[in-house]
Amino acid sequence: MTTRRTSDTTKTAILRAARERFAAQGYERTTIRAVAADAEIDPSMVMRYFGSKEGLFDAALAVDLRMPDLSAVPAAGLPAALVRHFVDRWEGDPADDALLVLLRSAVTNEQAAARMRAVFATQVAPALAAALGPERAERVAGLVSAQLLGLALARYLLRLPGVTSLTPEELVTGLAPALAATVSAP
Amino acid sequence: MTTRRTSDTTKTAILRAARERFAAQGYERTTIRAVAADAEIDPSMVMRYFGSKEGLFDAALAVDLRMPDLSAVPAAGLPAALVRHFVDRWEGDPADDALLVLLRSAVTNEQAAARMRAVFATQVAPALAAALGPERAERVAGLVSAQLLGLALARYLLRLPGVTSLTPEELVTGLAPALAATVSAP
DNA sequence: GTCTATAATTCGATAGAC
DNA sequence: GTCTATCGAATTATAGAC
Repeated sequence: MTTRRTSDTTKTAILRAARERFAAQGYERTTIRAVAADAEIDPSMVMRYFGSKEGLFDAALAVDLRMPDLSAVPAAGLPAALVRHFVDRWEGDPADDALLVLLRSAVTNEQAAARMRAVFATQVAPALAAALGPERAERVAGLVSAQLLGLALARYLLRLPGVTSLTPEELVTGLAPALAATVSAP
Repeated sequence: MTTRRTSDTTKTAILRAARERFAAQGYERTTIRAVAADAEIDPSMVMRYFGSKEGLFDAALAVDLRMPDLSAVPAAGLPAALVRHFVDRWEGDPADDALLVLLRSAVTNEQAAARMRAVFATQVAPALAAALGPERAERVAGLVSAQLLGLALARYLLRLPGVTSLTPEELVTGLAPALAATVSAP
């Protein structure tokens, strides 16, 4: 073991710095030079490990929503549990920029938008199906997702005063009835 | 009157082309050269009329939501009227890219995010206040805005299948109860 | 594994002729 | 009002030394 960093350490450091930059500045304004400077390595190392700026971006888009097992939640508590999970997920670990990277990029970048659709198809939809049954989940998954995305957009990206001024608990009590109305719609 | 275009015609053509480019590609990928080519003028004309790329962008961000007079709508019909208006606004005139420019840019650009907050403060909030009274409007404006933004995000930007598959009428009937639950929350 | 040097583009902005 | 010509800066990506 030398003092020289291992391949894995360097790669992780690059990815961490890249997420931070992509989250704060978006794809275009993020430069490989800046990422390398943050990670305290040479710009050419980024190319070596990720092939191209696009390859680095693709790696930074990997997101795990860590959806809980909603089949254990009583139907009446599902809306509140959903809102609570997403608020926790967004505000839990400030150093985890993956969510921010994905949402921010998905709006201007088709590559990222496709990833976002995949995340909802493979993580959100199955979790809802476990709680609501497949046919009802399929019917409401879109509108439920839209509402959760709207919350994230308004609070964490646009910072609308009427949304940032609420506490996490107020978000849950304010938005759970709306989700409930969507879930139990005819 | 010569065949030479008037100042106003040229300026309008530039702005129209700029909106199209900004909507489709975002701020950084849009080049003054491309906008000028679309408008069939010389790139230097863009600088002449708008000073800089940022000046052009600022002009392209001007948006009128054309909010209807909601004081005439009975309280029970407010949620449906809101959803219907926004869906109409988004799907009404496909050549009007202003909404798309604003929303898409606001996610990665602080200048645009500030404009978005201003639009909600000066157009959405007053319309809600006319229908709900000032104190209730102030309490729910944030979450109502978040839900309407979530719809636009999921359907027109991310194109989540579960949302794009719905007809405008299904959007109204599916989302109005959710808005109603938020408006009448304790 | 890490770095230097540089190639090859591309863009915003300016100066100035007509 | 419109266009030509160009400057200066910044970027991704590559080639190759150590």
